[in-house]
Amino acid sequence: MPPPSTDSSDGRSRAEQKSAAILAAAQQVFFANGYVGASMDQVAATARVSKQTVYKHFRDKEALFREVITKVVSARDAGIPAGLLTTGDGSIEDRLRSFARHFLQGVMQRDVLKLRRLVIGEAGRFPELGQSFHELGPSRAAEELAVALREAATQQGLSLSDPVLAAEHLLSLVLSIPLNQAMLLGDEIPFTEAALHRYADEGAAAFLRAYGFTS
Amino acid sequence: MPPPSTDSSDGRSRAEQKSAAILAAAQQVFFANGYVGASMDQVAATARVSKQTVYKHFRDKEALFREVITKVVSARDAGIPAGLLTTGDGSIEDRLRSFARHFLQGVMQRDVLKLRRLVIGEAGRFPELGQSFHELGPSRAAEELAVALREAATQQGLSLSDPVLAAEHLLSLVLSIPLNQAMLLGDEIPFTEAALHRYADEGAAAFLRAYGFTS
DNA sequence: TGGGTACTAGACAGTTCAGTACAGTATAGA
DNA sequence: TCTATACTGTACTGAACTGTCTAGTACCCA
Repeated sequence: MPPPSTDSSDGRSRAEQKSAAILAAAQQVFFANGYVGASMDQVAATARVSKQTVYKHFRDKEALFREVITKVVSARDAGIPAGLLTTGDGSIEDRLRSFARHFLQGVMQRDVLKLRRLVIGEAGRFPELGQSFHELGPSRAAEELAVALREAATQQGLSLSDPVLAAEHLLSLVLSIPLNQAMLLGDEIPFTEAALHRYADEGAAAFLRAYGFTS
Repeated sequence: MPPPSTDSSDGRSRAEQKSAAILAAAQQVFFANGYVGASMDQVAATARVSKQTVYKHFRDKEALFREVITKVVSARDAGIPAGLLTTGDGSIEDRLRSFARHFLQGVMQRDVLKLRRLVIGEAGRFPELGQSFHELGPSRAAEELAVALREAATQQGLSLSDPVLAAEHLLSLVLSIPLNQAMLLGDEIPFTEAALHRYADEGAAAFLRAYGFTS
């Protein structure tokens, strides 16, 4: 019988603690050096664990990389509520602007940017990771946002012929300028909070004009 | 005296021919395998040249990579004429739509996508390459387009408070949906020409509505 | 206290690769 | 024809890295 040892001091078995430590270390090392640039010795050292233990928990480097990425990708929760634009205080402009600011800030997190760059760079070697990223990130966000947009349109007596496209247009207007810059210009984020707010506000405003929303 | 040997059969010296062959081979190999995945032996073999010759022409792998990328980046010519939207046949809608289609098709070229992914993936190791790419690509396109937009706005009796931002919004609306998908989902371009045209047309139309252009 | 398991530390084999060395061949100009 | 130079082909060095192996230690449960 293996010792599941349901808890030691913090409610996780020793194996779970090691596993988590390795994953955290691997995330750090992969994010900093890329897939090929990272070494398993480095991961083990960072996790303060022997190399043998790393291989006990993860079959090989590829498996470890896949687990790191899918874990981080799944942990990100877009979570756009359907009633986002139709409930709460303020005009629809206000609500949309506040959503845009919040969402942009989420996407421009340093770690999220690193993840995105890593996934893009390894899209050749690990195509299925790019696909998960897209499905759980941009694609899902657009779909959830589309629901909220249709609701808001109905409330205003408008109808959107293609709510998903509208949602993608909104996300494009808000995100794509700073995001593309960040992809190409490395991590030393040259964005002040004020600059990000401006992108969010201007993007949201342009969207409202394009899709005929007025309060 | 080194033999410059101004021409042999095609007007280029032997050295120039070798150099060009190596650069072309390196581009192919780097694009296919990434920076770390590419080997100098592979480059030499592809160029049908001895490894020694590669090192005669380029100090090391980094230098070769830099030359390949800057060469390809500089060769791309956005070239957006200032009178783009104000001269020629058709309404401004037509001209903008046709520009959008043309530009999108240019950016979605297989090689351009590969270059972009490569530069993004190596942005950590070669930050100055990302910077060049951005300056000569997106940034320059937005600035040139801004001039054309301001002219078109004036012609219509409008005024744009921030023409560069308007240009970036236009480019975002047209490009960012398929471009982001392509970045994440690998090269097996899942885009028909019709699909690209639709993104271009819908993006251009949304832009016209947002910025109050009407013919 | 005893037995089984996870873990540590380090050595190790096997491979890959950047960059160099070298001996010999082709080429172009005088 | 002679000479300087570029080029070829191959072997080599040194370093890094993945994944395995081994011998011994720490931990957990009965």
